[in-house]
Amino acid sequence: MPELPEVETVRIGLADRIIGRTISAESHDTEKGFPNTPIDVANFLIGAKIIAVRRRAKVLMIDLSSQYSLLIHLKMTGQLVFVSADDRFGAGHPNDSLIEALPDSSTRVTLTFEDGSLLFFNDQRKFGWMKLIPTAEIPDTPFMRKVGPEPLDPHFTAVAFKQRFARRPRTTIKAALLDQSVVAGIGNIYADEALWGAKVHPSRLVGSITDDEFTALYTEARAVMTLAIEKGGSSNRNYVNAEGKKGSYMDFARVFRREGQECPRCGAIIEKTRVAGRGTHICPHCQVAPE
DNA sequence: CACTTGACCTGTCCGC
DNA sequence: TGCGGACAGGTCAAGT
Repeated sequence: MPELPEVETVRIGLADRIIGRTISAESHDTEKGFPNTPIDVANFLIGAKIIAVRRRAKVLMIDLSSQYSLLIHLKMTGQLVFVSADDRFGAGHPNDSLIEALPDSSTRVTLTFEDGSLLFFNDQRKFGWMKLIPTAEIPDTPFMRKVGPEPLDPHFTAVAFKQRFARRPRTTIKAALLDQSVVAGIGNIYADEALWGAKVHPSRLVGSITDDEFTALYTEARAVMTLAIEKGGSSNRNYVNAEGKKGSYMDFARVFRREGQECPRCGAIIEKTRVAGRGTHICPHCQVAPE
């Protein structure tokens, strides 16, 4: 999925476009149903106004005037794409191929607003979900109870970062970085990028990481995700923002999906391996493998 | 408990 | 150009 920077980019774009709009209709793919929605859509979704768009970890929260919120996880291939009334009826961006083509075979949910604008939830692999729950109950959900701190929170320190890893003492540092209960929002791209930046091999065990290395990982993880948000996220294949546009962070990636190319720091050839069950990119010279 | 693996789906790419 | 297998931004439920 989209990782923290991609979800944050979607959040920013959606906030600009849908806050203040009122939902007038909803439709969804009938085969699997409105994904995971446990309660009555008619009473708490239709007629409700959007009052805020928030993010926690990789989960988006769209708060409604009905005191309910839509919680959305994009998982690997989810998209939330807004199409304005002008886009639909010809006065907007007639050459935007993605928007022109919507809805398409991956569209699972469509929300219609009172002015005729639309919000599409597309998800090719169908791993993503959307739930409608009372806003006040969000903090009590199992996910929110267990998820780790936001890494870009200005109050989140290097010391706190290191301490979070005490819960995963005997696993690899890559697996721990991907564990959302340790620190929120890091996924496969930014784990590899941060490990390269900190010169830490992904197969190193958490217990072997020094204080200086934890400090470097903290700094690198924050820097790489901050840069990615500035660049509108990473687009390998499916990810797009709320306008249906791709992000450009991949142009700035140092190791992710750059196997066979030179390490920008030392010139060694970047390798792709498998760690924690995930494709993993390293510089074999900068990142020393454990024995 | 901590940790690893497979499953969830569909599409694409790569080697034969 | 066809076909099988591996793989893809994430998380769970199982298993050890």
